[in-house]
Amino acid sequence: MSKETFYITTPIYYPNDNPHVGHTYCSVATDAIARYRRKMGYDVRFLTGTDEHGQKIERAAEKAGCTPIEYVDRIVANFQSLWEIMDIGYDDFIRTTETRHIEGVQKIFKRLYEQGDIYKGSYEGWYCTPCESFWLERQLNDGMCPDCGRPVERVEEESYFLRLSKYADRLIEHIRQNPAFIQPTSRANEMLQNFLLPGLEDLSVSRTSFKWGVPVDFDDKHVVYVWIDALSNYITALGYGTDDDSLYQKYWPATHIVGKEIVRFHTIIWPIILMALGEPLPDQVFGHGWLLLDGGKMSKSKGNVVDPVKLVERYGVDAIRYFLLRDVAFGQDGLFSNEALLNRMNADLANDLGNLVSRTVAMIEKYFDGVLPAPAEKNGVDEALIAQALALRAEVETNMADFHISDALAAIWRYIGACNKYIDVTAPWILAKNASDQPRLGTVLYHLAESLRLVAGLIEPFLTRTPKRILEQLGCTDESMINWDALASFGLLPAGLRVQKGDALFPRIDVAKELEALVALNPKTATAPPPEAQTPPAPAEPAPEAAEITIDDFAKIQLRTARVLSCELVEGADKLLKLEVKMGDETRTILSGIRKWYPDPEALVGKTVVVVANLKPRKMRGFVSHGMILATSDDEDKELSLITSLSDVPDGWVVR
RNA sequence: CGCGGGGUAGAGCAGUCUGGUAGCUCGUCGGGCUCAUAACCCGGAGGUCGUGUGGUUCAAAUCCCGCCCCCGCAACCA
Repeated sequence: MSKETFYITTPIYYPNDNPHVGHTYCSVATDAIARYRRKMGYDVRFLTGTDEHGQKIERAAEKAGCTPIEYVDRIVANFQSLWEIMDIGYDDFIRTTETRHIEGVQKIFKRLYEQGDIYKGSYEGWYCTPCESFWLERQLNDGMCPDCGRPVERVEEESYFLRLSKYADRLIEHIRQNPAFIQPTSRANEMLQNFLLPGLEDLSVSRTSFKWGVPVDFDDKHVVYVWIDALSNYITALGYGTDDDSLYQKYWPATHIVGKEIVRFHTIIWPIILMALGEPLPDQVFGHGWLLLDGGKMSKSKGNVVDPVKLVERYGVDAIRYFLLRDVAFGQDGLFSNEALLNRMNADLANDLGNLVSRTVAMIEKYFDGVLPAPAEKNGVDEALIAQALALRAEVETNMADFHISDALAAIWRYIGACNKYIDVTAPWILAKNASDQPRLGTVLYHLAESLRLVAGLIEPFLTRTPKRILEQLGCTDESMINWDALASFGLLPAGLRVQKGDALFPRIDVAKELEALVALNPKTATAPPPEAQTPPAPAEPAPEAAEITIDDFAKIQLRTARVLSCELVEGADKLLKLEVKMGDETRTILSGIRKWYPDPEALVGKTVVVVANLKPRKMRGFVSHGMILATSDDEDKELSLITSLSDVPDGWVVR
C-alpha cells in the first residue's frame, strides 16, 4: 500500500527579468504547503520552473546582445539560487526550453490537431513593420503602433486555433459540480460571469511573428504560443506522453498555486486542453493575491528593499518566510513594507516565540541546573494548557485544508501566547523560592519545554530553520520528536534532557534605526522591477546611477520661459490640462498631466513657466502637444509644483 | 455604462461563500510581574462595518438593489 500522493505546482515564471518578492511569495507559500503535506505523510511532488519562450524574451536577449538561451540561462540561474536561499524544496524544476518539454508539447499539439481540436485559420490585425509586431485593433494607439507610434498596416495572420467553444459547457458543468476546483470561491464566480457564461471564442495557439518558441513540427512557419507551451509543463514534467510516464500515472492530477492574474488560464484554457486530451482535470487551482508594495507603488523615500536576497541576508530565511506567510491572508492582496516586516518580526518572532524559548531554557538552567525535570501532578491550569496543545494540530490541519496558511500560523501563535501566559500565572520564580514547591516548579517547566517541542514541530513546514534551533536549546537530538504523529500527543519529551541556552532565536530590532539603515543600504535600487526588461539584467551589480552627461548633452535641451495665456480641461481626460503658452513671438499648445495638482485651470493663467521647447510634438487625447512644462514633485507625486523664476521675467527667455 | 479589486477602531487586516454577541495584530492609556530578547501578562478607551432611517428576514458587516469614494490595468501623465 503506497502512500497517498500529492502533486503541487507553482506557475512557471517568466524569466525576462530577475525574480522579486512576488515570485518569492508564491514559491514560499507553495513550498509551505508542500512541506506540510510531506510532514503529514503524503508522497509529495513539488514542481516549479520557468516559461522561457516568447517574443519578449527574444527581444530582451537581442537588446542584451546575446541569444535567447544565453539570456534565460543567466536569469534562470538567479531564480534557482533564490529558491535555494529561500529553502524552496522543489522536486523538479522544468524549463520550457528543455527537450523533454519541447517534445511533449509537440506531441500534444499534433495530437490535438489530428483529432480536430486544433484547426488552422487566420485572423486579421495590424502590423508594424519596423517593430515586426502584430497588434489587435484594440491595442493600437490612435491607430498607430503602441510601441513606436508609427503607422501600421492591415494584415492577416495565419494561426492555429484551439476549439475552446466545444468544451465550454462541460467545463461550466465541472466548475459548478466541484466547488473546490477554483479557490477562493470568488474566483470561480469571476470566471463564470466574465468568461465562461458570455461564451468562449476559439483561442489562437500559434504564432508566425516570432521564432523563439516550440516549433509546430508539421508546419515550420509556426511556433506554439504560450498557452499550450507553458501550461503543458505541468504534465510534460511528469513524462506525459513519453515511453516512461510512470510519474504522470503516479502523481497527476495536480494542485496548482497561481497568482490571481493567471487564474483564468489555469481554470479555462488548461482544463479544456486536458479535456481534449482525455486526461483528468487538476484537483484544484488556487489563486493567491498580490503582494503590493506600499499601496501598489514602490517608494524610494520609504526605502523599501524588496530584493529578497538582501532581506534574507539581513534577517534570515525564516523571518522572511514567516512574514510572507503570516502577514497577508493567502488569497487576498497584501501590503509589503519594511516597517510591517520589522514589526512582525519583533512582535511574533522575537517577543513571543524567541523570548518564550529564552525564558523557558533560562529557568531550567537556573532552577534545575539545565536538566529537564520530570512532571509531577497536574492542576487545572496545566490541564487547560495541555488541552489547547492537543487541539492545536487539528486546528492547523483545518486551516491548511483551506489554504488558510496565515490562520494556521495564527493558531500556533495563539498557543505561544498561552504559554507566555502560563508562565505568568504559574510564576515559577516564586515557586523557586520554596523547596517544597520543587515538584510543582518542575511540572511547570516540563510543560513549557514540551510545548516548545510541539511548536517547533508545527512550525516546521513554514519556518525551515527555527525548529532545529529550538530542539537544540532543549537538548533534544531525536528528530522523531517532531514527527507529525508526535505532535498529537503531549508528554513525549523525556525528562533529563540537558538544555542549553543559545543565541537569541530572533534578536529584537530597533525599528526606527533599522528603517534608516535600510534606506542607507539601498537608496538606488529600491525601485519596482520593471514589468518588461528594457535593459539587460546585471545580476550581481547594483543599478547604475543616471549616466553623466556633458554640457553639450545639456545644450541639446532647449529650455525657455513661457507665459500661460489660457488653460483648460481636456474633455474626456482626467489627468490632462491643455495650455496655450506664449514664448516671445510664438504661441503654442502644450498638454500636461497635472490636473490632479491644478484642478482649477484658471489659477495658472498669467504664470511664467519653464518649457522644454524642442521636444518632439506628441499627440494626446486628440490634441498635439508642442513641448513639456517642467515641474517638481516628491517621489510619490503627492505634491507637485510647476517651475517658475525667482524674479518676474519676460516669456521667451532661454533657460541655461 | 472599459476590466478588475476594495471601503470594518489611529494604522494594517480577518470575518461576507454557509445571516444570529464585531474580532485580530500594531499603536495608545492604565495596571501587574521580574524567569526572559526594555521582553511577558491583565484591563481600558476607540467602530452607526462607505452610503440610502432602501429591499428580504424574527435577525444583515454578511443576501438583493441604487448611489458615492479609493486603488490597480487600459486610455491621457514627453
